[in-house]
Amino acid sequence: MPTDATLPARARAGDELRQAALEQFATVGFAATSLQQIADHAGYSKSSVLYHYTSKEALLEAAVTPAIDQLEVLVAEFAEGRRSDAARGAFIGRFVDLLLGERLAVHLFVSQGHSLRGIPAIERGNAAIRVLADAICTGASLAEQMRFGVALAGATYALVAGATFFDDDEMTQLVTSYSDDDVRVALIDVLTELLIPAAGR
Amino acid sequence: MPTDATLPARARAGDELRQAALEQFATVGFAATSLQQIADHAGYSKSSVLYHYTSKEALLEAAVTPAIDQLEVLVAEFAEGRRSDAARGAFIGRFVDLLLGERLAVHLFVSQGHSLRGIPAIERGNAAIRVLADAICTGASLAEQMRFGVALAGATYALVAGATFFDDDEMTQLVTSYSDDDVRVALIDVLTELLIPAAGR
DNA sequence: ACAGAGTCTGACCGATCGGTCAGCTACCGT
DNA sequence: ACGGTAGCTGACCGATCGGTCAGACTCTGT
Repeated sequence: MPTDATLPARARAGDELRQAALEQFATVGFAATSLQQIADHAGYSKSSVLYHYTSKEALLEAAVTPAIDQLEVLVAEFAEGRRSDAARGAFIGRFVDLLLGERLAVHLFVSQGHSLRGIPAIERGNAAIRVLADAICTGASLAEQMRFGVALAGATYALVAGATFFDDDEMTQLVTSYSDDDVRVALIDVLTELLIPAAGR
Repeated sequence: MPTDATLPARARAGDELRQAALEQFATVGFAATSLQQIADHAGYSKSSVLYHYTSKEALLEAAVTPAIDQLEVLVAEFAEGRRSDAARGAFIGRFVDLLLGERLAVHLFVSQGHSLRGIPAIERGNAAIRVLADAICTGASLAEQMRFGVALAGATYALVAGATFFDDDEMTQLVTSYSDDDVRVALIDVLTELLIPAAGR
């Protein structure tokens, strides 16, 4: 009985396992997540996990690669383009979209990026962050750097920590009473205010 | 040969182990850190770690308790006091001091607080954060909530992630070219601007 | 009807984990 | 001079980890 309409079994199992792994890695942590837990959450056996992915690390790579790819192109475009207000505005919008669209992967990367060195996809993400920081810091005062750091880190972690602290708790109704679109607009407003001083709304 | 002037051996070993554990837990992660690693970094054996602390969890608890205690009193004072501009300003200053004085513990708590549920000290910290969020969110618009979330999370993570990404890298000279005092005032400026709109500097 | 590939699993492996325990050493009060 | 205790350690334990492997089941092409 196919869950989806005659979806190729191979791809379906791979996706289910990747999604389960992403959730566990992001919420429990890579080191603290066992292949058995991932298998249980996805409804397979541990052996099946290792049939579809050659190792635990390979599974992590598959889980975060899409988000890292997006981050890379986003940062590359921002770094090469001039830091005009328009470019910054476009960057902010796409950055927020990335955050909202890849919450789990972002959380995973942000909070465990340091301890997961050696995994190629994570290394690519770290490199992208360094490029971004470099583009920001060159020729900027400490105050400007701080604004950018607080803005990007704040946006990232406000979403991620919000999910972390409140999603499984009794306060869910507060967070979920707003749609992603509402959050998106509010977030973009705050970031714009922080990063484009001229654009006072 | 006493490293310090006739310091009681008990307290000294306990401190060294606690410090080594805090560093490892914060940078590598609690689950990914073994008692053997902690022992190696502190220059003791694994058995000694378990002689001074009854379990790995007890060691974590000892490592984060001071920071959590500070956070608790800080949040309690802010929550009961009125949210006047002056109260906010005082809170910002003390919050930044806590961040700078307990970087490792803050990093540990922030990035692993969710996966470490059940440890009493972590639970106390999570409760404090919820109280803080509650004090902020009641009667505030989504935009205001977002400002506060971005500000606090941003300040926290800008420091923590800065250390995470750049401390062991080649960019250290950039971060460390500023003193903690410089960072402190820059951070307070940004937070003040975000949280006390009237106080335009 | 049958051969083969694709998917999945239980049994099993060595390594490492957190934690226990008996014993070693050095120092202290008497 | 000596018994006791505090600090510390190596040897060891059961559990669990990531990973291997041989085989069972299903489905397809011929």
